[in-house]
Amino acid sequence: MPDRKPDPAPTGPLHEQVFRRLSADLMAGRFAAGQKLPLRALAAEMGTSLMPVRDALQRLESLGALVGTAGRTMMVPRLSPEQRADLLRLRLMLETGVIGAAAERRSEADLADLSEENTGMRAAAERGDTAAFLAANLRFHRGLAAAARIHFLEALLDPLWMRLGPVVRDQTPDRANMLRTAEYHDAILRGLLRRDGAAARAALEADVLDGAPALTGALLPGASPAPQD
Amino acid sequence: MPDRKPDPAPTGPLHEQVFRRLSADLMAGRFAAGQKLPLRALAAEMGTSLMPVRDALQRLESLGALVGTAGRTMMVPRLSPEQRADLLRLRLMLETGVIGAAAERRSEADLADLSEENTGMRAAAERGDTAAFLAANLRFHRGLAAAARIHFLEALLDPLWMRLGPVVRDQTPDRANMLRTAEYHDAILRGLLRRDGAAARAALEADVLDGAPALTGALLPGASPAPQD
DNA sequence: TTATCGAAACTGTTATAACAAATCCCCCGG
DNA sequence: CCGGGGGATTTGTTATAACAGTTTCGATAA
Repeated sequence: MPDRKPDPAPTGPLHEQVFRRLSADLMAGRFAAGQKLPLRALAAEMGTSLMPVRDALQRLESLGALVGTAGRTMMVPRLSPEQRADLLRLRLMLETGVIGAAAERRSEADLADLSEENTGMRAAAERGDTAAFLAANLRFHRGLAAAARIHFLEALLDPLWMRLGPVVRDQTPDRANMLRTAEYHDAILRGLLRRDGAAARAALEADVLDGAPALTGALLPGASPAPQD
Repeated sequence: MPDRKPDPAPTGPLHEQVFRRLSADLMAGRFAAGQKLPLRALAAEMGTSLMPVRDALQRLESLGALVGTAGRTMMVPRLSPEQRADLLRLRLMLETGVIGAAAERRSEADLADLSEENTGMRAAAERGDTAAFLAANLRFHRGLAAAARIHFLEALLDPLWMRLGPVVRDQTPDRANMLRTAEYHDAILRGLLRRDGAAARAALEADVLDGAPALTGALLPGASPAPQD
């Protein structure tokens, strides 16, 4: 496997390095809901002073990825079933809303990257590696959004993923689920290849809604949030 | 006019007070695109040290409402026509995506508030007060989103408004535009009243798209971003 | 007059330290 | 054995000061 990203190369101010690291941890589900993140502990762990981690935590709070407790200590939020359902609904809305643009604008490189990502995901699924599966799934969907080439889209979706991470964490999809996800992704890719936005959208919707019950506790009333009443 | 919000009551940490103030200034279009916001100037203006304003500016940056210049000074971003179009597209997508929920869940109080807001907006339009018009328009649309009762929705829309503020600022709608907006809003309200999501959505789309050319420079290809191809 | 070099003023960044508030835990009384 | 009270500890917040980078402006030379 070629080195696509050798290493993000810890560049820029410390608070941004901390921010990137914590963001990635959040999205990857390395933090549990309800977990508290004390300033001094993190600072010590990273070998910096309080200020950079304080900056990073505050930014994450304003993104909604963390919440402040009564004592102002940052905590990764516990989401109610309704909140989890709304989270998924918004993600579905955004992703289905832009996949038409992705179908039009996707480059060959986009297709190749997404395809490779999905074969990796399927491999993880077959080997039962849920952690790798979830990480690959995240990358696939973020790549999908990137292919749409819409400014500010990542800025909307990433915070949703950060909130989703802890939710996905304590949920173990079985092999059948994971393989089904890979199938959906294949269907999405076929749609993108043929520049058939509608087909890709249908597959995407099926993909998101398939995993929804497990995440929300079988909530999510209407399938599509608002295509036409 | 009854005192709905006597005063947000400067509560909480300083950095949050600063954040709220700057956010409001951004959304209201009190800052111009390209304007730089030096730490020490703002700190002196508000009578605090650097740290609280630094925190606030950093949070705004991570929301995308500000961008850091080469010298790390924060600046309100200059948006390209494409960026402005995408901004509007995303706003339209989100607002139309949730207005169905608003039509279902809106309370009587929601209707009353929105209606009052719109009469105020129309009054501002007739008297040619564009600042008041824009402020009322903002409150109307934010109220619309609030009526949908979808968690995290404000967290997605507010950053868009913050980026839109400076764009709207240096654009002076004529009286006809403003009055037309009030008409669209009336149509939206009629839709909400009858719990007719489709009608409300159509009026909302017309509302947003009507103002789009002036904001983007006549961009915005397809009307609805992705209902059905 | 214009271009260039250099210094001074300004920028955000980070660490340290003092502070206030909330929390935790142990001890005492029931 | 259980419930409260109170002090010690831990929490985030903010200011100050030292730092490094950039920008800017003036003087000098072509």
